[in-house]
Amino acid sequence: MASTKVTSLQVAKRAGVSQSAVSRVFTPGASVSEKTANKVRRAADALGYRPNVLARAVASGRSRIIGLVVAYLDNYFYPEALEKLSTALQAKGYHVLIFMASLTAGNIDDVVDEILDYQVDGIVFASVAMSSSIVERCQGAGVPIVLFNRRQDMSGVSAITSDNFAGGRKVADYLVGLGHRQIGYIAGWEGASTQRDREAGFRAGLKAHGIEMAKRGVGNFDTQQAKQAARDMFGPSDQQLPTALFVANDHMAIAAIDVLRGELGLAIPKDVAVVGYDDVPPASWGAYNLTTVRQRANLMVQQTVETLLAEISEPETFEPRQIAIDGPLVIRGSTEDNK
Amino acid sequence: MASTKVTSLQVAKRAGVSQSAVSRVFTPGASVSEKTANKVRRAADALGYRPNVLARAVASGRSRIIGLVVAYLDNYFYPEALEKLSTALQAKGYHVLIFMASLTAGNIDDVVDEILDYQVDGIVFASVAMSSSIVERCQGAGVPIVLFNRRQDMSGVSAITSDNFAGGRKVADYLVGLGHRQIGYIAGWEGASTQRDREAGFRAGLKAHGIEMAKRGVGNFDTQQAKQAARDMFGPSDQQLPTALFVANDHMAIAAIDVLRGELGLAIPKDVAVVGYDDVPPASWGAYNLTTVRQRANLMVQQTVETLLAEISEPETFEPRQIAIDGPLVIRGSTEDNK
DNA sequence: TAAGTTCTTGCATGCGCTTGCATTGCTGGT
DNA sequence: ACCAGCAATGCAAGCGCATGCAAGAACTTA
Repeated sequence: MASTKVTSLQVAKRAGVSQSAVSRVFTPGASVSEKTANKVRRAADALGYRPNVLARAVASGRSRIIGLVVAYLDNYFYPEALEKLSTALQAKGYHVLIFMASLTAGNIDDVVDEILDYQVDGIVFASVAMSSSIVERCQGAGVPIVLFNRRQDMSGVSAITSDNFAGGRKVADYLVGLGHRQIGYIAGWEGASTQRDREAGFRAGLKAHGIEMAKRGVGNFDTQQAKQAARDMFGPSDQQLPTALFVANDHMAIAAIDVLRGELGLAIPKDVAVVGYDDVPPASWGAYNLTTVRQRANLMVQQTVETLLAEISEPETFEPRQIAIDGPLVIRGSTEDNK
Repeated sequence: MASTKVTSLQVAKRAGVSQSAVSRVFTPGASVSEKTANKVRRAADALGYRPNVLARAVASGRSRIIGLVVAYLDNYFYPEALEKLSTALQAKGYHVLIFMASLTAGNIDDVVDEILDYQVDGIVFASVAMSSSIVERCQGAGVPIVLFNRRQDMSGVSAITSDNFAGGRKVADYLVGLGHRQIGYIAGWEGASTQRDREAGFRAGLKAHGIEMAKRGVGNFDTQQAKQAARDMFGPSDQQLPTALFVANDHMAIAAIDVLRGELGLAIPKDVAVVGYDDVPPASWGAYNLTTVRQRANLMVQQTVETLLAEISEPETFEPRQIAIDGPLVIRGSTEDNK
């Protein structure tokens, strides 16, 4: 069938119509009669014609490409989100151009330039520290952006997160409710709003019960650092050890559990109760069985897509949205023996 | 600076040169004098000009976009590969447009159409069952393709995999060497060459030692099915239970371990030794500590990129490559107590 | 049936860039 | 001092499609 590059002009000739007629047949909402539409479609099928998306993009100014900037995929919340996001956008006729900010780290600004070069219709920043210069650049280019799983105290930027403050608070309430009084916390990277909000909510929750955080370590969302933090917190000490530990995400919580159980010989939950955040798939694996706060990836993605497309279609009337989606505390065996 | 849409023409005017001169300055290898190049660059910086990649693509016929089709990301080998692939291509000036084939499953053909609409310069199929019609379509469109982690007995298609046959064989040698004689196997999806090759290698290895596979279950690379297969194989039975189990990938092996330990109360490796395939990050987590055959993602990605770019730059002289990369057996605690 | 509407359709232009070709200006060899 | 040879530039024609505009077709209404 299709040899190479069938153009709308060839289809037009075969169908005996003008090139613009062909264009209109493939443009939803354009004015064409059923009759010519059929002629055109027949000719198009015969030739194996499909519109050239890029040519269409330069002519119309809309590319139907969404840029996605993501820093890393080793927190398994992100592959999940990426998969859902891509699928959701595909269903709306958009596609995802992916940009890893990991190795280019630091100069995310360069990445943004590269994205804008592709005339994307919008950008999703996942797990990326934003700067106001980035926001300005995108706004200057008229490209809508939305932050995914990050919040920024910045006017005019939409952000979709889970309700991290509420989540942190739930963890505090729950652990205190179980009777724990000595509770440790392993923090994520301070630059991330997820870390800050989770900790703030957690502290607020403890405070409401008249309790202070017993110990605090920093894991920066990194496996190795989280392990070290766990060692420091639960290693040999003359102080009383915490009886419960809240870790800023599952990724680190799992690493911490490995240290507590594997290196320090502590029993979970008997000696230490552990709670994470995200509810990534491994959290429910039998060997970890981690109590955690669920991030509702489906909802978050749905809101992200909705927000982005709203701003794309009505840039004038659009009001930036800051949405925090509540997620349940999922109780598993890392905090309670379910015998 | 940049208000909206600075074009090469504006830059040309400001620099006092023709528009084509501007184009050439931003085209590596084009003929421009240092003098005008400087003038142009100055003007471009002042205006905040950046070439429109899409316009360039339609004019030149090369988009510098690579399509990536991936079926699922819940086997954690794929996020890792995706991250590396995207980074590697970024370094070469290409970018990745991602297409999830999961939900559109079955009609991958439609996905291919969508990809081709974007005038991609090449396509990577990861974990996707190919059909000859897909191959034909891409070849008809002159778009190079390479299969990642899948092999296809099909002429003219490049494929990068790990040496799954050799890997399967290594597992057999190893387990037999440990003294196991009753060995079970949980298979992946039969449509995947990875499954077939791993099993074939494994069987060949057993045979060389005069042993037959004791039991066989099917997990189809799916967690739930793998669990069921493990239950069926190791549940109450009047037959002798296998003392070792090889599972076609880590994803399923972990699920199997959860069943063996959590549901059936078997000790690993004492009662059953378990081996997986892939060496995904969770395989090395303390609670699983899974012996497995490593897939060398870095090498595989590197070869994939090299192959693809070679075919893009020299379509005439290019010879399809079928590369199988050897990977080591990584021995961990799921097969030997390291006391 | 004639005037007034609404739909269709083709024409022509333009989106922003690349690139073949022809022109110009230079360099160097003799 | 003269001409071959080449690098640098501009010109103009596209790449494949979208779209405003005006002309024509079809349909309404009285």
